[in-house]
Amino acid sequence: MQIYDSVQKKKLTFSPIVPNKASIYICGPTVYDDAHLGHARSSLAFDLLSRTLTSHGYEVTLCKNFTDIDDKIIKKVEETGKSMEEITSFYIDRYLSEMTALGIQRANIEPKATESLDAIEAMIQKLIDKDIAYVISTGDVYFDTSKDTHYGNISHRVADDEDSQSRVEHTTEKRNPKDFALWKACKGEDDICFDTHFSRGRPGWHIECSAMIEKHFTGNGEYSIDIHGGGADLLFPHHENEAAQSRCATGHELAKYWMHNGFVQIDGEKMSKSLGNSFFLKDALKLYDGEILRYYLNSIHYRNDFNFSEEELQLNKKRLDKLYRLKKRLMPGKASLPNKTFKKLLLDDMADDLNISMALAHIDEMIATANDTLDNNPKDKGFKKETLANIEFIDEILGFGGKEPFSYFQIGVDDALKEKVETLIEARLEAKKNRDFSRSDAIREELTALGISIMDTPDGTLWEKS
RNA sequence: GGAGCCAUCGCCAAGUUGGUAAGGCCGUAGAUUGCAAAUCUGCUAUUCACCAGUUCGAGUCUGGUUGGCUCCUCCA
Repeated sequence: MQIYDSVQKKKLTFSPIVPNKASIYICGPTVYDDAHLGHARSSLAFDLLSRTLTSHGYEVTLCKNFTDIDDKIIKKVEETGKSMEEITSFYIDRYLSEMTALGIQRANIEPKATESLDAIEAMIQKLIDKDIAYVISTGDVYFDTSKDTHYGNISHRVADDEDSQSRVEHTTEKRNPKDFALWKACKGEDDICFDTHFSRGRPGWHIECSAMIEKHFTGNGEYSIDIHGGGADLLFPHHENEAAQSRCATGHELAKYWMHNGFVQIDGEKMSKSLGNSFFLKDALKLYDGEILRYYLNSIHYRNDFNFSEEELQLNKKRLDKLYRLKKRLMPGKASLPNKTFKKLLLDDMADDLNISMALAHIDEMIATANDTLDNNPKDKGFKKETLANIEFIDEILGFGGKEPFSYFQIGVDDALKEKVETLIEARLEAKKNRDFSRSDAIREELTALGISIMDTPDGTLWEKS
């Protein structure tokens, strides 16, 4: 298994801390608003990683956090008058249900910042005790970046005089311009804050992840976890700071491998809330089935930027349709075992830093070969069972193709339409039987107008929503 | 201004350690079909933004040019 490490900037052979086990930590969302396609892509990328490792026989422990203490959340509390808990639990629930719609498997551990305050406080205290962190007069706690000789190793950022951590929040008490806040003391009476030995306040963003990792993973004395993942925008400062905190607090490195996914772009620009060009998942899921979105968003390599377009999505649906048309031909039936060669191809493709394009190409070839075999020998039961097993394996490792094929082609069709379609098809069959082709063609046109396409097979007429 | 990523057929997109360009869509010819649709088969980049270099050999390495994107502020 080869994965690309974004710190060393090359593919490395995955060699976990504990043989046959993989520990992964993914930076999850800050829950103050709806998730957009960018969040989906990141989740999808690491879902693919987790599934791939599992398929290769690793026992995967996936941890994905929720940042539920944050300035933006507090702002939302002030704006809406709702409680912080109300807001965060609403967005967490929505996030989880949207991710489920995309076929993303739940993480084994889903910690929240509010539930990790003990670990956060302990880590900050440790850093203060070592004089790596310091408390200023306001009660804010800062990390002294000059104490960490490896600071900059993650993002390869060279030291400069500019205050890269905070252009807005200047304080003269910082020892170095690059120092960043571990803890922000509360300022007003109504602030949302928590008591600690050093001050009453709330955690900075970076420390949350470091503390949660230390809380949930033991590591091996050299690293805490195998893989740390997240969006490419988190490389600096978030992951740089996480790495520094953990290194200084624990004496060992945070993660053995770092993986970062590319962005979703709209018209060539990064999709982000601050740019206001977000395509929210809740809206996308109203328009398209989750499985198609999954297929499309995962169709290009996770490290590349992804330019979203509805036309491309439709083209990808066509490609997925082919898999389901083949599946229709295999029904009803029971899966046996997947073809060994095919299974190995997919495993090898994905073992190469998740080369999904190669895997999809191999799937297309499998589909064509299978259709050809079935054209020549429609009754080959053993082959049908094996092919069905191939599709089950695709679903296992890539997370699509698992639906019942007839219902796949009827997504969005209500019972009334379904009944109408079936009546029309029967009438058309009757007309065909009487060789009344002008009538049967007229019925076909009527169906087309309803958005239904039909196909005659030896076993009868099948229909799909086009 | 500093750091980095990317540039492959009309469109999307792969290309292990340099060895002679996957796959999908579209198009096209055919098989099949009452006609379609679906399915299958054939064809569809002597060429990888541009220029120079290293090499027996480069899309793949080096240097430069142009264009696009990202990070340096919250961000998946």
